[in-house]
Amino acid sequence: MGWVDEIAELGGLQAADRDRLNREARRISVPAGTTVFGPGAQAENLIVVLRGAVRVQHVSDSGRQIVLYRVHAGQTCIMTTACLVAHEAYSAEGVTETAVEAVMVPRRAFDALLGSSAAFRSFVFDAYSRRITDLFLLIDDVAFQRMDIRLAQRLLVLAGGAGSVAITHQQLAAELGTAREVVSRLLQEFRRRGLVSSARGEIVLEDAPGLRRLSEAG
Amino acid sequence: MGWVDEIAELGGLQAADRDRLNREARRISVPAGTTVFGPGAQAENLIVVLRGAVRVQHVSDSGRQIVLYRVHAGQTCIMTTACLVAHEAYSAEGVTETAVEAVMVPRRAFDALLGSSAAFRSFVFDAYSRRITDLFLLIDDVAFQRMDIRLAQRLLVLAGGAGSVAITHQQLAAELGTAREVVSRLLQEFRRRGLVSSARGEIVLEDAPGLRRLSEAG
DNA sequence: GCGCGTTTGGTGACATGGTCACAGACCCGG
DNA sequence: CCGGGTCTGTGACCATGTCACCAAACGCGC
Repeated sequence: MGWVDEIAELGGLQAADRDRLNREARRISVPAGTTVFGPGAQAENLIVVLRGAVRVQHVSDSGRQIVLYRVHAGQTCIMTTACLVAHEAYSAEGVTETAVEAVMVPRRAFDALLGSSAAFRSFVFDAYSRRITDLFLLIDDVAFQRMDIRLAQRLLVLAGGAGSVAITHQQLAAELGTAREVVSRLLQEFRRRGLVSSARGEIVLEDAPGLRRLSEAG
Repeated sequence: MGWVDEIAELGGLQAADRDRLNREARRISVPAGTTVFGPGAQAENLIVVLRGAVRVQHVSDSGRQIVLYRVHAGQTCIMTTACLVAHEAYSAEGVTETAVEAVMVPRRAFDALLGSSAAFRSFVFDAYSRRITDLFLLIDDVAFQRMDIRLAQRLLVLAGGAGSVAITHQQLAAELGTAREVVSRLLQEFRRRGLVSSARGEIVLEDAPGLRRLSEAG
């Protein structure tokens, strides 16, 4: 059972805690594109991602979307979990972006671990910390940052070293919480300036340094 | 020492936990308008508010502000605390809106309590939960909601049953993360529609039901 | 009460972003 | 090749943010 060791390594857990996890947690495996939680779904487990990534996004009443953050390997959906358990008023949804392997830790085991393991506490609070930081930065972006700068940043992140991003304008709009038309217009301006070129469903970064300069301008 | 009992009641703590708090926590008392934490300030304490309210806001590079949330009696600044301790990258500041009485729980005692008291854990995670919900709603508002609706909502909240709010346009803009001119224009429209009237530094809600209808329209 | 600097609020012109309606380009199955 | 669905482009218009500037109200010292 390698996954307990994986978690243990990620969280720096002790032997007794590993035993508990081995007994009480379940490993799950889901394909890409699955909605793992959504509005109204009661989350009774702490979920720790071992492989892959989960995109957590919000869908507004009017149908527009915005990506709140992504949960990568070694991180948890703890915020949404706690949020849903305690209040259940808010609707965010999580969608797997790749095939995902994860472990689900039941609420009882979660609580017991919090009591018994300082390392686990640290793991959990670090996770909160990171998410809160993400959300603060997102609020700042949405409230005060120009859309062209946000688009440039997002393209660079999504490319992640590669020279292009396979994504539609609509999906980019959902990433940033704006409208497709806005993305189309901005990309056209980028194209005019030689920063990108594009085909249907794909953006090619022709001038990554230029995009980087733009993304740091604000 | 009544305050330990107050906290204990708020958090449902046991006798042993109360003793620990009595020994290790300190009570503080600050006047209105004090900046209790800010960019760069290292927070080595959990702060629990007993009386009054703290406004937590962010100041962007360009000088614009937005109010993230408020910490009322019985609640904690735990998010900012954890955030600053773990990453210290982000700059939010807390300002007392009224005279505030609070207790500061050192990190060591905080951690020990988390281990020993399920009630304390529940208190802490509820606090996180509430803040996260607040932030999600804020993101939704900022990204998708019309400004006139947000302004109407905020006026109603700030009035809190009273018939008027003592606040300047600039302060309202800082609440909502927008510019003063926008607030002025919207208030003029509200005035034209008979929803409010205003004097220097004061907004009178002439038609609270009308404002409420507007605030629910989005 | 008077003069004066500061704060607060009002206004017009313009840039950016969001909404709506619609058209053309592309893709894929039949 | 045809037809329907998806993706992208475009123009008009409204909402919001930015900038420059002014005027009214206030606080304060005299």
